[in-house]
Amino acid sequence: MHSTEPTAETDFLKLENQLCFPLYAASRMLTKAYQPLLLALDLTYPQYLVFMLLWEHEQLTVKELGEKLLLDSGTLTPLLKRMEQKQWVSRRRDPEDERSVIIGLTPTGRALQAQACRIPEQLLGKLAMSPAEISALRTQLTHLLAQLT
Amino acid sequence: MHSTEPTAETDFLKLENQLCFPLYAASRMLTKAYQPLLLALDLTYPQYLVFMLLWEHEQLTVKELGEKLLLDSGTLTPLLKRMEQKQWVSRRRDPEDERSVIIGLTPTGRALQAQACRIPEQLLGKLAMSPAEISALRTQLTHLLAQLT
DNA sequence: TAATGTTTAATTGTATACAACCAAATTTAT
DNA sequence: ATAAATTTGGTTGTATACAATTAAACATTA
Repeated sequence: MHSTEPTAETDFLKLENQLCFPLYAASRMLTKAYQPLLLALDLTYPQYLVFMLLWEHEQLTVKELGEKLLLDSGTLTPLLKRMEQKQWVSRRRDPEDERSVIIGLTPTGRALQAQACRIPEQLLGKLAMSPAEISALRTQLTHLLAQLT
Repeated sequence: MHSTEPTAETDFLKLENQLCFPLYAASRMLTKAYQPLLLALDLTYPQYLVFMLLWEHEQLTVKELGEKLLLDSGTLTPLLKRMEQKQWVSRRRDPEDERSVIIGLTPTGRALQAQACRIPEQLLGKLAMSPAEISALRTQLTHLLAQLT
């Protein structure tokens, strides 16, 4: 018997047998792989995620951004204030519902899309994985994410 | 033509077409799924990762922990100091090489393993995924991680 | 062996994450 | 209408992450 499956009780507590660690580490390393590409635009990775949503939707409330990114106001409020300071987005209360804050693109923020459009392909170039492999991994991660939300 | 593959230039900048976002979100949500289990032991998720390594190896230098977890001293030093304050680990210079700091388990830290040994199965119970699916995902993530390191 | 270079942690500063709490605006129930 | 409950962002405090810099210990070499 030379199984690679964990057998003893304590084997379940070994790092190498966890799902969580490669997920945690791969997420951080992939973010780090974006870093040199985003640095050229003075962007952080979570800010880039906000931009991807705003380039598509032009404006969204903080609540909508939070729902799509699974982030709460404790993270988004200071992040969006930094993006406002850089003149990339505007923050204003919704006149229809003063509780909501609408985040909109400024011309500067909109113009950043042209400089960012190469980032996805540049990043994929760093991964020696076929489109099919990447697509399969995305599908499985989306499935896992659905379990967790 | 009703392809689900991204076609237009801008489609590559949509959140839903990224690999990075489900990875980033699933990692955070999985960490959050651990939270109630770890709270009972007063542990954070990165501290739990350190413990998994120390339960297996009894003692490791900061450098070795950093290599295994892909974390640098800027993260580990304050984290390990907090673990030392809770009397879970000891921190001492290696007499053989005063540059290195050896992190060792205290009796309290060692005893924590008994209370943590149920965590992996409790967490897997939260995921409606078969062992084969989880194993496949771990394999793919490990492969991706290897590309990124 | 003295100067130079390398390794290892620690420190500093910035940016997330997120739980817990708070306040204002809105909605619901009476 | 008005008290109570809910929704929405903001704030506070703690804990990562990580780039950049520093300092001490060790290794190498001229």
